Amino acid sequence: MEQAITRPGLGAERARYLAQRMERDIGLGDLGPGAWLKQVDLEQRYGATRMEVRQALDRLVEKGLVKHLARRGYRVEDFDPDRLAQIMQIRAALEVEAAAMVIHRLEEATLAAMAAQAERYRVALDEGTVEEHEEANLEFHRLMLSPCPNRELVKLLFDLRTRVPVAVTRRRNSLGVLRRAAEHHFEMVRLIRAGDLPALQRLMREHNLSPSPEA
Amino acid sequence: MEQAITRPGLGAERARYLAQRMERDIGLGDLGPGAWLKQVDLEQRYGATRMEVRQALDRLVEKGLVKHLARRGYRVEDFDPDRLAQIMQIRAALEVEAAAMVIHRLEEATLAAMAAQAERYRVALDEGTVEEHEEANLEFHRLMLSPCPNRELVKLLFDLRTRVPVAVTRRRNSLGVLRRAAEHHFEMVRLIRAGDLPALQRLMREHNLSPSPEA
DNA sequence: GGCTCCTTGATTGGCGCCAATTTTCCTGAC
DNA sequence: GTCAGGAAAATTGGCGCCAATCAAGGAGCC
Repeated sequence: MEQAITRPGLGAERARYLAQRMERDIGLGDLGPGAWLKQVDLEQRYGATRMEVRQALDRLVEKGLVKHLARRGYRVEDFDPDRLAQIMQIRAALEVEAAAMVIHRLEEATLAAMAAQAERYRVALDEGTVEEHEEANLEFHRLMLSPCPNRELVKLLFDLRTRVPVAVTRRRNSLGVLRRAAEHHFEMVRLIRAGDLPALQRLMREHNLSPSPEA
Repeated sequence: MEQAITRPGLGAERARYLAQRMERDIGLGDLGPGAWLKQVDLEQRYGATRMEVRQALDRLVEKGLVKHLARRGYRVEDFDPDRLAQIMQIRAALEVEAAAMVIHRLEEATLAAMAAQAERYRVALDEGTVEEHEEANLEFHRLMLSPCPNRELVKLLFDLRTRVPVAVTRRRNSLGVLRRAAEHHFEMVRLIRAGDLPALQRLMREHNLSPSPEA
């Protein structure tokens, strides 16, 4: 089994954390679409109690990652391309909104850190694991949104992110498309430095809506 | 106690439904900010089991309507104006996005129904109860979004709606502001008929961001 | 009178057991 | 060989009980 949960706290908090780990495992393809999530298996795999597993599953159902069939169990939903495209459209709209709020709030130190993550992302495309690659991407966007005063928006954006499994993205996009997404990151930094909001917003939209729903 | 839940189905579904009812009661002010939500009380009030109550509370915590204090209980969050403003900004951005998708998909019959609800809303402002008033508003927007192909976006918009208690809105806004919001509804119908997307989008944004976060 | 400590009562939170239901597998007939 | 029927195992889902903890109230002390 994976590393057991050793976090302190109440069951509810631990269930939240467990749900995050399951999201990640589903996203990375460890738990593929159609897979049955048997409660006993999950207990063992994550070292959690029955109740925590149930709460986590319930949360995943809420997010649409998992489907619940009465007295049959929980099954990983297959990833409907239409639905994923819809989520990407939402993300695009919100990233455009966020862009206007951060473009004049980002400091040079943060921009430099963003550029570093952009580089890490680009390199990881060829050499790194999917996890590292994804983490660089996540960190880039976390940095970019860090000065956004609308924390609800930021929270929602990261929540939406977990609803689009990376495995799917990766499967559907050629390496070339991913490379282009990598270049977008550098372009974002450049446009923020230039203070060109309209161009940045166009780029954010394209970055999300282009064949690559990633990043 | 209120009408007990008589719905069929598993506990999980019933808990979802219970959470909706509690959202509504919180939104309408029946359960004000700071109120302690004792599990036994809720059991009796809604005729639900302990487990259903717990699941529902957990969901409300997730939505930020309720705060959980370890071994103390659940308490209705006070409505931070900043946070509400942030949610309204998200709604505004998404409504603008949705406007582009529905403006050429709305049929005359639906527009007529929208106008009827707009009228009902305006009348209810003076004569109706808060519930009726709110229902007309909800129905207007439901009709407007009905031809939107991005169902995820629609679902999210209605979800965001429940996070802004009507009671707060009503308290913070003068009747004049609400009347202006009512006129917005008629203006929306007019702009959709005219096919004027830019103006519609400006209006949607204003409708959400103006002193009245309502509607 | 006011402060502290302790007992009492109330509430939350979790664990374990068991009923209901589904799936699997075995048996037997055609 | 295949299909139907039925027993057995596995799985979910819910309910009740109880420990842990917290708030309230009262007794005793300063």
